[in-house]
Amino acid sequence: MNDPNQPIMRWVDEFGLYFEESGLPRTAGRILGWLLVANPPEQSASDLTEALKVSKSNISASARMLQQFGLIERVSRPGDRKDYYRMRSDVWANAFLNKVGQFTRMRSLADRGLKLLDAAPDEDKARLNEFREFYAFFEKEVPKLIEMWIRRNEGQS
Amino acid sequence: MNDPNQPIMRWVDEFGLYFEESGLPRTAGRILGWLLVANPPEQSASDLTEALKVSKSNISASARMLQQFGLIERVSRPGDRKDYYRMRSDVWANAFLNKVGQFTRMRSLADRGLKLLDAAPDEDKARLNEFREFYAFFEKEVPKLIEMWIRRNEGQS
DNA sequence: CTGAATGTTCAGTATTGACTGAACATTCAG
DNA sequence: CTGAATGTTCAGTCAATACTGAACATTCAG
Repeated sequence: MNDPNQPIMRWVDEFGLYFEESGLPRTAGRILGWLLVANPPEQSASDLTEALKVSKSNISASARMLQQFGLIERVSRPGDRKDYYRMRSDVWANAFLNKVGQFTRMRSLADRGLKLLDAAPDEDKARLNEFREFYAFFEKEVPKLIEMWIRRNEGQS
Repeated sequence: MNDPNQPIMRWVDEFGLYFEESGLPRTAGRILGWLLVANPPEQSASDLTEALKVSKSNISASARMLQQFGLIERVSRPGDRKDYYRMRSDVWANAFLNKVGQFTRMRSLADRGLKLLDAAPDEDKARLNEFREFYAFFEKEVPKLIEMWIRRNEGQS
């Protein structure tokens, strides 16, 4: 059970590293990676501690974080005291909708900046204005992309 | 010179905070924010230390990082020992092309994972496969968006 | 009721990494 | 040559935070 899984676990670790680069704790990334390939897709907290070799407390905190980000969900089975975690079916669309929220924040940050520069000559405002336009553009277009992808995948599962 | 700039500097700080959330050091974000609104658009290292109240060494390191990310560039003026920094004209397109590189890395990480799951039944590979497809989709579509934006802005500056 | 199984909270540890200040080049003016 | 101005490198400090282990609930089986 251990040997054949080893390359998989290394892959999961790498997955964790990637997510660490984008600011999330590594354990959260590893959980996500593991839930991406684990069999069965539902894994209990103790399954996770065993597979990923991290403490219960860490699993508890990281799983809650992933839940709050809308990336995983808890499932409870009748007659089973354990809780199970699994990826949400719409994980990636969700994750990217989050990104769109960041675009919105950036765009409105730019708006506030432009207000502060109100009295300044136009050529001084040009840079900030381009910044604003850029984020506004992606704020508008990326949801369309997500929509496209969802529609493209509708008939499949 | 100090009082009227104060709200601007608070804005710059906030800009730094936003960039900190995406994993960059705060000082780098503040430099970028400042170069976005500063007058003139070219700022020397000592201008930056004075405006942002951070050490020379910090400016030196952070500016180099921003340079490597392709976000700012150095300008030297004949007869002036100082170097000046300014934003690159294609900052945002550049920053997002960077993001596309991350999509590529993710997609190829998924490819490697799929290879490891080669022997597994299809329904086990489904999650990872969807992950792969998602990133492949954005890897392909986001450059088109960037292209669109560049073309849309061509006639303006 | 007792104790095992599950899960959360919290204090303490350890690591990472951003930032400062000083020492070290380099270039140029006088 | 001397010294001021500019910039880089490096060692040390400090803060943030991910993670562990223990203590603390809660639930249920026997």
